Amino acid sequence: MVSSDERTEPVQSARHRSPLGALTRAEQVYTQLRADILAGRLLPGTKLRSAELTERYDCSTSVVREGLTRLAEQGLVQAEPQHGFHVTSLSVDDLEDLTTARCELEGLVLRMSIEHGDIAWESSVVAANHVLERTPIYLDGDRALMSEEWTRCHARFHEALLAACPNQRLRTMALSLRDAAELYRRWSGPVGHDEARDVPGEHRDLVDAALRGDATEAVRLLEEHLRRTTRALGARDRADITG
Amino acid sequence: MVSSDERTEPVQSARHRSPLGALTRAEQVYTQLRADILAGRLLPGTKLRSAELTERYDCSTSVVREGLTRLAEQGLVQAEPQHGFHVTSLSVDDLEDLTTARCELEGLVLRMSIEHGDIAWESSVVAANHVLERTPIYLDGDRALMSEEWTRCHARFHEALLAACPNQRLRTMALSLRDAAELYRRWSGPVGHDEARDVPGEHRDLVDAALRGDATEAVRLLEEHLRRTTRALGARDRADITG
DNA sequence: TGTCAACAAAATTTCGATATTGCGCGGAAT
DNA sequence: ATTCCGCGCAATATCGAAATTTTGTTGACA
Repeated sequence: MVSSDERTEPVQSARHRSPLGALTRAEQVYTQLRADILAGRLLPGTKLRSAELTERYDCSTSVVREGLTRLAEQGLVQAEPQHGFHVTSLSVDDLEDLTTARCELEGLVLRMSIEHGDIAWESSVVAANHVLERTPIYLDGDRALMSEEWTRCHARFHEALLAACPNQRLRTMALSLRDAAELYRRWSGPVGHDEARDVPGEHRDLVDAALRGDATEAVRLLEEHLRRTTRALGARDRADITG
Repeated sequence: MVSSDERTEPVQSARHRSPLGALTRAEQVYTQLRADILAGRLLPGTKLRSAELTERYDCSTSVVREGLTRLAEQGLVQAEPQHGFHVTSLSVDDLEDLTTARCELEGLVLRMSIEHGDIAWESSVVAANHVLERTPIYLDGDRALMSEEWTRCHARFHEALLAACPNQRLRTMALSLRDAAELYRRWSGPVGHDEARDVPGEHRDLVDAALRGDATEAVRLLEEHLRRTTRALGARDRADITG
């Protein structure tokens, strides 16, 4: 049997000096919770009972509640006073709203990024794309499951594209929309797969336009890229996808 | 999705809540805290000690912490692990970032609003502007202090302009940027007043363009409107305005 | 059969206390 | 005089339980 003090063990001994050494328990749990939702380990629509989460993350209700509160503010979970929390559920309507918002905002940020990007930015974009191209999309041959690794690289690639936008706030908002979309992408991948699609090719064209400095074309390509993923899922006619 | 809809009014009554008007203590305190910051009763840069706030709002540390956590997620306060919270401080650089972001995003939302607005929307815009014009800007004659009433009406007017944008997320984000800017406007008003400015006139032109359906012109006017307020404050060369 | 009230069980919200951590002061060693 | 170490105070983070509120069930009554 393990001692009750193993709580501190998973991370590292809480030596002093805060910035790098000891993360607050609240932050650990928040991060884990967020990751679990984004990775699909907590399904959309799931009720998030504090008692269960308390057990799952081995901490008290307070820190669980803090994490949930933060995620609720971001929109990843929904909070109803006196009724607790649940993972935000997916709907086709919301997906369309989200896609439009991303096309507009992410397009804008991409444009600014291209206009302000320097050589270092260009090289980081090329690098990110290179890594992405060399990472297999599916875990096994028969495209049953997208690999975590590819998901991460894909996110990093798009973040690299936006990184040169000088406006902190716009960039942050665009990224938060990407996170919201991540939930949908996770469920759209295995479900409505578009056979005719050449994702790496889309990325390559995007990179080309960006490096060429052709912001307008790059934005057009990005929008197309985003809308394709939406269509793959939106084809289904159920209003509620999960939960 | 994003839960900052309390913006509409201090108390949103859910239709079916058992104990009449029983808002959660956490929400009351959150709302109050938010209002106190936005109204300038808690100055930018102020340290927010949980012990003091516990006394101020007559509740336990938990609910104070929850409110602070939510506000931190919004960016109105900043949270440093192990070091507590403080009201986000103002800086010229940030103001410029914020203004740019608003011009782009709020401009976009306004354009969508104009393109989708129906008669009911038009009338609500006219109505909001009418109320605004009839509300005195300054509390007393010598423009020492902006009236709370005018501030509220001003916010309502701009919200009315954006209300017809069909995209929930973009609208919400635009409004959250307005809130962030509210902090600056509160301090810029008395400080750097632009004598040559005709604010009601600017609003009227904006309404005219909007009702005419001339989105491009309306967006141009809005940007000018936003940038003027920024200039009034940005003229000062101090990097840190408060705190 | 359907409605309603009371009661019991479960979940959420709130509290107050304890455990940790950060910070400054003072003293000792170099 | 300066640096370093340790003690103690103040503030934060975390806990666990009590207080409220919702939810589900049973049984009486029309």
